Amino acid sequence: MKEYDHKKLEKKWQSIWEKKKIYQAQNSFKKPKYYSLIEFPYPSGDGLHVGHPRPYIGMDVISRKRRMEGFNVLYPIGWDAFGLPTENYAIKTGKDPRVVTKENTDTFRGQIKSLGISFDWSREINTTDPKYYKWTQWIFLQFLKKGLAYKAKMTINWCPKCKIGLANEEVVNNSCERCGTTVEKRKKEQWMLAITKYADRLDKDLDDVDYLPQIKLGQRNWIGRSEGAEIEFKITVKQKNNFGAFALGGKGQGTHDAQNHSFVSQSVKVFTTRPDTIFGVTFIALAPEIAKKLTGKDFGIKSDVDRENKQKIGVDTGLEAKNPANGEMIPVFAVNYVSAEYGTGAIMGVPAHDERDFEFAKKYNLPIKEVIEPVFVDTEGIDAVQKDKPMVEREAILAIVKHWSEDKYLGLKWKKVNWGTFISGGVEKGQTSEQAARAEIEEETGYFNLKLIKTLGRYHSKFFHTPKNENRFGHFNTFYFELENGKQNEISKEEKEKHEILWLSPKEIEKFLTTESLRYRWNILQGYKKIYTGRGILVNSGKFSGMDSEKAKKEIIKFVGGKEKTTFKLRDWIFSRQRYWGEPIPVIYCENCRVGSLASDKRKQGFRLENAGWIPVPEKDLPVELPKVKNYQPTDSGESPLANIPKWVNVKCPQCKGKAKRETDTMPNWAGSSWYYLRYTDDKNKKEFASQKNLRYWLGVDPVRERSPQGDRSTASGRAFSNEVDPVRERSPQGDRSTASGRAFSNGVDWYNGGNEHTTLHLLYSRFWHKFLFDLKLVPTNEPYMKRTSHGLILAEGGEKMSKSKGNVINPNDIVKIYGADTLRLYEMFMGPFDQAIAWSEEAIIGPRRFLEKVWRIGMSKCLFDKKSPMSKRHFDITRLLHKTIKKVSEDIEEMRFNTAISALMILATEMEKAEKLTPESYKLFLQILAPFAPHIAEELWQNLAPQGLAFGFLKARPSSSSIHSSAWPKWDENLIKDEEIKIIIQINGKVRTEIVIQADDKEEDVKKQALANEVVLRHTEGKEIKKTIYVKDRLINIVLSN
RNA sequence: GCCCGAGUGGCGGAACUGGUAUACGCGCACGACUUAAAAUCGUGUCUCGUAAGGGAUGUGGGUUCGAUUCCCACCUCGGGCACCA
Repeated sequence: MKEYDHKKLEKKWQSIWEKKKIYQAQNSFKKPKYYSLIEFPYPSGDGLHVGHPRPYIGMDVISRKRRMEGFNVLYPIGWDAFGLPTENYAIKTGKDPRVVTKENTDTFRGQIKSLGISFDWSREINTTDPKYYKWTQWIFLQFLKKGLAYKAKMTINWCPKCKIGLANEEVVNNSCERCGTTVEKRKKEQWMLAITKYADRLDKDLDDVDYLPQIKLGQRNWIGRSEGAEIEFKITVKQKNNFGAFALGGKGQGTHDAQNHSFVSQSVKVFTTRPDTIFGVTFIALAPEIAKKLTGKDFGIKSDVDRENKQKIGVDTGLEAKNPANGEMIPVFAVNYVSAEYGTGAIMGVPAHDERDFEFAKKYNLPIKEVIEPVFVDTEGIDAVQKDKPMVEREAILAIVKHWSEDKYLGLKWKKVNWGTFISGGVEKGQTSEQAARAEIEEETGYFNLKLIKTLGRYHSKFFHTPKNENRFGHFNTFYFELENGKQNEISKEEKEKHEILWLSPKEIEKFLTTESLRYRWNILQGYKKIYTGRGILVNSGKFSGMDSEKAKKEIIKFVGGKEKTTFKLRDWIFSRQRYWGEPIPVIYCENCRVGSLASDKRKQGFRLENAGWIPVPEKDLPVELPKVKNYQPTDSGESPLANIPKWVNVKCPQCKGKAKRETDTMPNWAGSSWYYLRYTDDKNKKEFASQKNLRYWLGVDPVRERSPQGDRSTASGRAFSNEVDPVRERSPQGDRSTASGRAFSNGVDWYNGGNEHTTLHLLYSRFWHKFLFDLKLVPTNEPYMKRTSHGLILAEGGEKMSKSKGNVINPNDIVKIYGADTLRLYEMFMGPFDQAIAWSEEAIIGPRRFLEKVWRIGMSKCLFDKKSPMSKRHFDITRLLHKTIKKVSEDIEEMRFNTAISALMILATEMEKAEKLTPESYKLFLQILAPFAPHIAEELWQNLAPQGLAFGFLKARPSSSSIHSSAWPKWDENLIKDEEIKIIIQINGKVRTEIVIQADDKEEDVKKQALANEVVLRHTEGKEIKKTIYVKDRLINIVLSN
């Protein structure tokens, strides 16, 4: 028997595949397309470790399956090669980053190629290639033209030791990642991209894409949409204050420049999401910067809160604000817990209904005014409000009654309904609530020597009253009584039938209570300090009292003359880096030609950048190439090292031909990766970043519906064997998407898999660019990616992250050498759920290897079955199992459940080996579903089948040209999957006792009869009454006995 | 503090929308083949019990004929955010 020589075989097929170009996406556009994408790697100096290929293999399995399903698949790869590690390496060694990048990509390419991933290497791109970044710069110019790129003074992180501006990701624990020095904040002119202009769409359009829920959530949290209102509060200087009189900013004193105009009107705007609580405002809190603008005074507070010390502090500004809702005058504080960057930098303090305001008010003894009474709505269980039943409002009471000598409380356990409550009831006409409570207690429990200790406020509850068969909207006043003694009257029969009276300890109470509203009241009694921040009914709110808080929001905004406003957490994107190894920002500064200006001072003293306006580099001059430099260290002033090259910096102004200087900032690492998937569709294009024709095809706007002509497929005859697959029909119905949302058609890359670390920033940035290009009609879809999934990290054996510095990196090449690429691929897919982090295990890898050896042995020895021999039962079982496996593998791949797919393949292989005879036909189907996981061995064995294949007609005359990877994906036969005999589990009182075998078409009655006649069942049921039996088709029978 | 995810054999992990908990793989033990070893194949492998049967899916409750799965409270680990009004 020929040995399984993975080295020889893998090399052989890799070179044949490459020669035949079977993984190259076809530009003929005749077949339906499939675009699968992985995040292109950053070619670090560490080389590839075994974690990198996990997503590549996962998407490779999917891509290979799609090819076999008849799609024209684009599965590309490239290099995201700009960035800090390479630059830092260059600083350290003086090596040209271009050279370093070349070396690294060569290493990576070699490593990846040895894994047999079906990437289309003919479209390889590199973000550091001027032919590529020409278009990155070009897109930036479009942003500039549309006014979405602008300059602003921004605070950046500055390392005083390295004299360098740091990216956020270089700041670890407020210190420089490299030298550990505490970073400072510095103001610096920065290029910005106005991503906030797209915040609304970036949030809403998530409805239209198929991302994993947690990814959508991550995006939504990052964007941080919040709907509220801006409300203006008039301000005056308090008559008596501790700071002496001062005028408001801009008025009279002339010390404040007129640009701080928004506060000249002597009012302050607050942003709030709870305008409904405005009657509960007891102070105004300002961000320190806003307070300073308003008064001209520095209150010695920073809003940049120290993370260690989260104490809220504030200083009275000496101002007074007028609540527009009720005219009350309230103090104005400068506080550290309000940020000037969010909303308006000013908030209305409502301590009764906001945790932070509450904390602040407690500390500074400010009044707390309750304006919302909680409303609880039961939405689950038997108390759930039933929409079709009437809602009856009742004035009611709730009473908590304590035992006269023990720490126990009265509870009512309802007999007909599953309720555990305190004493509650309605208030009759002419009764006060307290009277009603006393009467109710006596009536229901007989106790009457009550002492009212305190009232616990009022709450409201909507629930379904099962005994009365109606919805209730109860308004409960809550009382706490203690009994003086245990004297008790007789309780009426009716009451006795309704419920049981229990004395419960505090611990028991918590389990006993059945609704949230009751628990809430109990917690109040326990001195629960949390305030109520939920929805409710307004009180102490003038004419709005009694109104639902949600409803009141809009009306109150109107009433106080506020404005509805949606705010986002998302900030504009700081797009400048004072670095060398990035795309130069294509802008020139000229004193004369002011397209965009950043100068406020118009004096001219020679050429000074800060006096100059900027003009975009003309498109014909792109790319602005990175010049070679000697030193990669940023300048002392924190500018990019590019600033040290006068030859490059000094240019002629493209407009006036006068003296001009280049922008020396470069783009962040995110730039090139924001649009790379577009370039793959047309990577050689010199005139456009990609042609409309290619974009339309690959982003699926012009779907091809006809199937390819026969000649296109090398194993066209394979179809005669397995059922026809119609890829177009299998896809999600495209029409639905566009009509459902009413928004622009959402389509794009079919499936994008990447790391969890990129599900917020990278994904958001590239969605932003894409939408921008869509608005310019440069891309045909509104969203770049239709579907997004994530993979988990592979950790080192100890569970730590793999890194060169820790010395725990496992190089896939070593594994490939020992076990082969197929084994590595199989193991990485088998080791655990694809989306979960998992530790590498050198021990376990032998399992997949043994499996492949088994597959090999079967292929070498068993495929000599004579088609004329009668089918044995065993063979029939194999066929059934085979079809079940085809189904499972097909479905599991779609859900990325690769581990269970492989487990099914293993089970099938074991059975196949055990079988005495096996048709080449069965084996062929097995190889086909194995092929996406282990492409080399599958191909080799497939080719080995050629003689049988010819005889059986599933291979064409020239077998060497018919790769298994171009064959048609097998389809399972539903009829062959159905079992004739089914095992039924018999449970007695929910415990498994035995099992019986029934015929697939047996009726429920027959099955029950069989079950009851069973020996084991008889033993258990003897002398007992059968209460009921539960039959779950094809699964089990549960016989319930009475005791 | 908040949000998200996860806790199942010696280990990695299975279990579809509530229906035989521990598939598959690793490891381990025994057996076959072998002069022997490796490889391979076979059998066994949650736990207590001779058995009948009982007990186990982080802990404690609940709902249900039936719960790894649903609900409530809590504990541990991993990831993200950090006063977002």
